[in-house]
Amino acid sequence: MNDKTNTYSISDLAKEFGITPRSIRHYEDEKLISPERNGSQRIYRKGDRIRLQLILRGKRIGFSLSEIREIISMYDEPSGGEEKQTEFLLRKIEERRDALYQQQQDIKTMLAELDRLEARLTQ
Amino acid sequence: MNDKTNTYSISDLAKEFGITPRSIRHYEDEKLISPERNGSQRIYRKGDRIRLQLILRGKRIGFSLSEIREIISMYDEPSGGEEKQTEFLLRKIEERRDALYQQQQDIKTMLAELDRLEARLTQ
DNA sequence: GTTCCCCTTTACGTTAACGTAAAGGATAAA
DNA sequence: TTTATCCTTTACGTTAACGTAAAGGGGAAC
Repeated sequence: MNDKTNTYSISDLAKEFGITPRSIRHYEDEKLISPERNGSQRIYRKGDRIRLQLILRGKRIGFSLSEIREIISMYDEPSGGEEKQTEFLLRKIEERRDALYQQQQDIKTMLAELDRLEARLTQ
Repeated sequence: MNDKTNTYSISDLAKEFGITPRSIRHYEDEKLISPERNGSQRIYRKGDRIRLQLILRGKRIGFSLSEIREIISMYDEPSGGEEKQTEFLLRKIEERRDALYQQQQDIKTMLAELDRLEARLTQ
């Protein structure tokens, strides 16, 4: 990270998050992130970094890139958008929440099973 | 489900879980499940059904089929197996647990963000 | 001035997880 | 006995998420 400008190169972020520059470029191809440019070089700011974090968190949870794009696009909506649009987003949020609740349940179940497995293995 | 024999056909299970027979056959190709046969027909019993549930739960959490196979194989290990093998499994269990804890964190964070998003949208 | 290192784009390759079509066997209903 | 409805296997197709290689630009170090 460049301390003067508070910016990052693509490999700065790649190293920090343990991924490849190729992945980051791929996220850009998929419209998940759009850094500034200095000529042809990509320049990432704090906001881009946070966005990348959000992408990777979504991935860990198991969301696809297009699902993540959907979530990100909700962030980008203006606060008091169109009525229809707002309703649409609220429904999307509900959907996401339901999926996440289901996942929480699944994880709890799986953790309990791991406990039983471990107990069996250690007598 | 056949009430006499307490067995299921492949499409019975497919319908119940909202997937296709093809998927179930694929899980069999990948050694995740291995039903009995009556001639060439697959016959699924309670145990197979539970196994399928486990597979689908793993999928919802975001595990790959080979990760799920790894988990399933832990179930199949005898209780008092070899020393080395047991240690290996215990480490695997720890890994899984860590990943699941991370996911729990990620989900909490994401849920909180959804709350803030919703609040913003509804003023 | 050339070597090095990082960046770029273009483009074809790869893997996972199935989808889909083709061709045929078995059983039950009409 | 034909028609329908399941089942089977084989095999090629598809999509997502990158990997990887090729070819080249730009600046710093020697």
